[in-house]
Amino acid sequence: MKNNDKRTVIMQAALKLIAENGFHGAPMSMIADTAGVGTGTIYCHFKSKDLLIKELFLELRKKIIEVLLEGYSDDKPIRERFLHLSTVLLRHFIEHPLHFRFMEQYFNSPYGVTLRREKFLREPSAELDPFEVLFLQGMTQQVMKDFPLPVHAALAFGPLAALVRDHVLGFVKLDDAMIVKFTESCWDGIKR
Amino acid sequence: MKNNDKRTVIMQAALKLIAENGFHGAPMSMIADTAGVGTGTIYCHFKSKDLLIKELFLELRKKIIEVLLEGYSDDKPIRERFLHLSTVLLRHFIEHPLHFRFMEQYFNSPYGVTLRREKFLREPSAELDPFEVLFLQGMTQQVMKDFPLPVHAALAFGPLAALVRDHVLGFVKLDDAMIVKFTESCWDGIKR
Amino acid sequence: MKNNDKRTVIMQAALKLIAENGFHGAPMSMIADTAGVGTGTIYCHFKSKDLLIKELFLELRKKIIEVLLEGYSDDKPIRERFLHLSTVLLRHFIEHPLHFRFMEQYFNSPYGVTLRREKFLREPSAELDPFEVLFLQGMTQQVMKDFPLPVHAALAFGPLAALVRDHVLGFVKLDDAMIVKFTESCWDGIKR
Amino acid sequence: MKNNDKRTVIMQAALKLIAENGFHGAPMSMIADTAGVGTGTIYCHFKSKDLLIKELFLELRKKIIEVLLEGYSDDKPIRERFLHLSTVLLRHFIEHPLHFRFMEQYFNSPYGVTLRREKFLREPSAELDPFEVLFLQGMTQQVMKDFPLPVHAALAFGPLAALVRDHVLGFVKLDDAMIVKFTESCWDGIKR
DNA sequence: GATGAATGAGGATTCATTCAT
DNA sequence: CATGAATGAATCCTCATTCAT
Repeated sequence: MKNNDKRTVIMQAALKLIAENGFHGAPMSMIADTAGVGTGTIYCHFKSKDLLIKELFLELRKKIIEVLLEGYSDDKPIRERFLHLSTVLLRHFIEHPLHFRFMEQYFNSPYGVTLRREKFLREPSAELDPFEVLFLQGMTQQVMKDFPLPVHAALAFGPLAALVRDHVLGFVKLDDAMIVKFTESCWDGIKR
Repeated sequence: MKNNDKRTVIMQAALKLIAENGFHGAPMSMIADTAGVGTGTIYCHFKSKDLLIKELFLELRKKIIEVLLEGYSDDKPIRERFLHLSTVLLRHFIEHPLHFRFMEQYFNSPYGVTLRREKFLREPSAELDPFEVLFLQGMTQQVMKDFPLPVHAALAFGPLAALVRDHVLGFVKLDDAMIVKFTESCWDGIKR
Repeated sequence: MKNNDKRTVIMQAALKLIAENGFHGAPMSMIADTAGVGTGTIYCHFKSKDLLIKELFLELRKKIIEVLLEGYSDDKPIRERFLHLSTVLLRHFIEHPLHFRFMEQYFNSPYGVTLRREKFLREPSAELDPFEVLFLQGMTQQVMKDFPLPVHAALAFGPLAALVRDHVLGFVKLDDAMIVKFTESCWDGIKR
Repeated sequence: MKNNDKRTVIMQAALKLIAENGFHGAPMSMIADTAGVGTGTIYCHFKSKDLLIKELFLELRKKIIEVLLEGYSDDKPIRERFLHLSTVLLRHFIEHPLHFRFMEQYFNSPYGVTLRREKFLREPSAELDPFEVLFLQGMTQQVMKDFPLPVHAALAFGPLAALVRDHVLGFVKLDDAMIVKFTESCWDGIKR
C-alpha cells in the first residue's frame, strides 16, 4: 500500500506538471519535488521518464474507457449511443482538465504517433474500442455515412477535442444545454 | 538575393525538422546542419530560436490566408463559401504536410496558447478572419446553428485538423471524392 | 561532510582560477575540472556562476573581517589602531595572494560597483566597518585630517592595494621592516 | 585624413564602450556600430581586438604624459613638482572619466600585468617617467622617505586611483580645495 | 580601403539517470 | 525501498575573425 501510495503520488505530480507545462516543462526533479519524494525514488517505480509517461497515459485511458462504458449498452439505437459516448467524454474532460491537457500533449508528440501507428497496424481481430464498434454498426445499419473509420473518428473527436481545448483555456463556457446541442451537431456531421 | 537565400534555406530546414520532430527535436545546430550553414549564421537572420519559430509561423499563416482568399467572394451563398474555404484549406495541408505538422506543433504549445489568447482578448472592432465573418453571417441568415464562434470553429476545424493528421501519418488516403464528402459532412455539423 | 567537501573544493578552484585569470578566464568547465568534479556538480551547490562568485566574495570578506578584529580594541589610540588594522590587512593579503587578486577582480567589476553603491546608499544607522569607525573617531579627536570618509578610505587603502598588487606580481619584496615603514607612511598621509 | 578619421572614430567608440562596460562588454560588432563603420573595417586599421586595445592604451598614456609635462620643470623643488604632477593627473582623470575607467580596466587585466612586468624587467638605461625621476631625486635630496620605487608609486598613485574611482562613480564630489588638500596628504605620505 | 554576412569554437546552464549510502 | 548528490551530454547563444564583393 505504501508502495502504491508513492507510485500514485508520483503519477499525480507528473500529470499536473506535464498537463500544465508540457513534457519539457516537467523535469524529473520537479516531479519528485511536487510529489514530495526523492529524485531517485521515481526510478524505483518507473524505469525511465518515457515509461512513467506511458504508464500515466495508459492509466488515464483506462479510466476514460471505464467512464465511457458505464451505463453504456450495445442494445440502444446508434444515435443515442453516440450521444451518450460523446457527452460522457466531453463531461469527463471538462471535469478533469489536467487529464485532457495531458492526453493532448501525449497524442501530439512522438508517443502519440507511435500509439496511433500501432493501433492502425494491429490485427483486425484485435479488440475494437466502443466508438469503432459504433461506427461500424452505424454504417452497416446505414444510419451513418459511409467513411473509413479514421474519417468518422475525425468528425467525432475532432470537434470535441477542439472544444475542450477552448474550454480549458477559458475561451468558452460550456453549460449543459450547450453540451447537448454540441454533441448533436457532431452527430449531424456523421449521420446519413 | 544571397541574403534572402540563406534566410529561406534556414526557414525551410527549421520547418522540416520542427514538423517532423517537434520544437525540442530540432536543435539549432541540427537546423544549421540541415540548412548547410554555420550555427552562428542562423543568428544573423533570427535573433533567437523563438523568433525564428514565430516568423516561420507568420509566414505559413500568411500563405494560408492568401490561399484561402484566392477566388473567394463574399457574394456567394454561405454553404458554398464554407465548402470552398474548407476544401482549399484541406487541400493546402494535404499538399504541404510539413506546414500542417508545424502549425499543429505551434498551436499546441505556449506560442499557440498566447496567440489564441490574444485573438480572444482583442477588441471586437479588430479584423475578423474569413471564417469568423462567415460564421457570423451564417448565423444572421439563419443558415447555420446558433453557437458562440469558438464552438463553430471547433465544429469546422476540429475534424479537418484531425483528418489531416491521420492523412499525414498515412492512416487514411484522401481522394477528391472523399474530400468533397468530408467537407460536406462538416457543413452538416454546423448548418441549421 | 562530503557535501561540504565538494562545495569547498569548488570554491577553492574558482578562487584560484578567477584570481589568476579573471572572471572570463575561469569558465565553469575549467573550474569543474580543477575541482575534480563534473560540470553539473557546481550547479548542485551554486545556482549560477554569479552566485558562486558572490558567495566566494562573502566568504573571503568574512575571513578578512575576522582577521582584522582579532586582537583589535577600540580602547587603544587611533594611530595604534590604524597601524594595527593596516598591518594585519597587508599581511593577510601577502599571505593569501589569491584572496587579494580575487577581491581586486571583484571590486573592479560590476559586482564591486554594486556593492560600493549599496554601501554608499545605506542608512547612516547601519553598522560601520572598523575603518569607518576609526576614521570618524580620528576626525572627532582631531588626530586625523578632516575629510569625507571616501577620501580617507582612498588615502588608507589605495596605497595598500597598489603595494600588494606589486608584491603579488613579484615587483617588490616586502619584509617586516618595510611593512612597518609603509603603514606608518600611510598614517602620515591621513594624520593631522 | 579620411583614413585617420575612421581610425580615430573607432578608437573613440572602443574607449567609450570599454570604459563603460569592460572589455567583455564591448564586442567588436558593438564598437563598429557605435563608430558607424562596418565590422570588417576595424580590422583594416587594427589587426585584432587586442591590438586595438593596446593602441588605445598607448594613445591615452601618451596624452597623459603630455599633460603631465606641460608646464613641468625639473628645476622646481621636489614638493612643488610632486604637487603639480599629482594635481594635473587628478584633474585630467576627473575631466576625462572614460580615460580613467579605461586605464583602470587595462591595468586590472592581463594586459596591465604584462605591461608592468615589461616595465619592471626593462633595462635600467631605459627612459624613466617623470614620477620615477622625481622619486629618485627626492630620495637623493633626502626630502622623501627611502623606499623602492614601487612603494613610492603605491603611496602616490594608490590614493589617487582610489579617489578618482569614487569620484567617477559619484561617491565623492571633488572641488578645488579638496584636490589641493588631497594631493598634499599624498605628499605627507612620502615626504621625509 | 570598406563592408557585413558567415563562421564555429567556446561558454553558461539544464536535466535524465545512476549509485553509494 | 528511498534518497539526493553527482554526472556530463546536450542545448542555446555570443563574438572575434575572415573573406567575397
